[in-house]
Amino acid sequence: MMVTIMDIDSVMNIITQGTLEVVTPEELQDKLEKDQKTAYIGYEPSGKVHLGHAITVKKMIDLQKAGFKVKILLADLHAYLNGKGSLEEIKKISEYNMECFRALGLSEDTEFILGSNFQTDEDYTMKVYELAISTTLTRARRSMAQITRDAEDHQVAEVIYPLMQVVDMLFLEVDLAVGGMEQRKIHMLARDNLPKLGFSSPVCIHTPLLHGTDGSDKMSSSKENFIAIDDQPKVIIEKIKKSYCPAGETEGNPILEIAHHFIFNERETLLIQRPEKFGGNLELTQEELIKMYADGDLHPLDLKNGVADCLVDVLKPVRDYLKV
RNA sequence: CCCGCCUUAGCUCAAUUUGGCAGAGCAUCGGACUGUAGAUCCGAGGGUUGCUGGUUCAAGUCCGGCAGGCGGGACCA
Repeated sequence: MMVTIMDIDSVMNIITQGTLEVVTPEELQDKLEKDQKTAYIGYEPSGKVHLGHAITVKKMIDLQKAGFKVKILLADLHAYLNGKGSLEEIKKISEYNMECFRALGLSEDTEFILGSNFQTDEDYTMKVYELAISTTLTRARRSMAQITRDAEDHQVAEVIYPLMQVVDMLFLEVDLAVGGMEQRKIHMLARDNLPKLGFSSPVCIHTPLLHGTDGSDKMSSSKENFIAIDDQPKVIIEKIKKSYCPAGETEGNPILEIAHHFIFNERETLLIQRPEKFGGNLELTQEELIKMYADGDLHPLDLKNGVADCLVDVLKPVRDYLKV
């Protein structure tokens, strides 16, 4: 008995770690007791899979460790509705995306599902219509505020999108939905409405958004402010060197965020090679690094050099897997 | 379906009145300055003027057609 409780605690810890919120922890705990439990995330196929995506993929890996079956929706129809191109083009890059996600370390039994394979079924469509009746326009639009590509010339597609995402959860029979914080409003819509369709609400887990290398709020494939998981070493170094990185500033600093999410999650320390005249090499824990940087004792360029070298190393398995 | 207005650089818009070499700001790229980036200066690149036909020596500008957007009207057994 004691052992079981301990286990649940450590599993809860793995799942919760690095997230901004779990809605709700109590429900998650209940889910953990199920034998078969499914976690899901959907991605619009994208020309480049970047570090922002990787944060959520790593959370899916955590969930696999915690005993969840993971389903990844390659949301080609959603991308289509969001004006990302022709369905053919989108399907093509979804193949590449699948390889990228695998390269990040998801286990073999990860299930990849192409949205268009089931999202035009009659049953599915009827559920979308049903949901359309009980959802107000303003709420549907509001849920898309951080997802839609262009704020002007709104298409009807924009409000179909969140309805479909809700029905996806029903059809994929998910216990848990994962997404970046921008997905929050759609997830809340799902939690409110799925019971009306006779399905229980999924637990929702939201991860932080990674700042763009330009310092803007969100790393995004449509802006040139991302580092792709399969970027060449010299590209990674170049992009980090060009990144926004104010001295002494630890909030919203993309370089420190990258270190946090992709270096200190799997290593105790970061080696910073520094010319003798600036004080020589350092090997720092995250805590030491942040204190030193905040105090102005670590120059941004040294930070960048250290993080760039290490990130190149961290992403090597991804490049090897993808043979790039 | 009808009427009106709009469409110019990646973005926001000038230039239309009176036809005469298509411009600015922002963004991008490069240089300077900082032991990073940013900020700030300096410089550069960037265009099928929605598409198409016509008038003219000459069309972003005038006329016709088409497409897209916005607003209104009409229809509503």
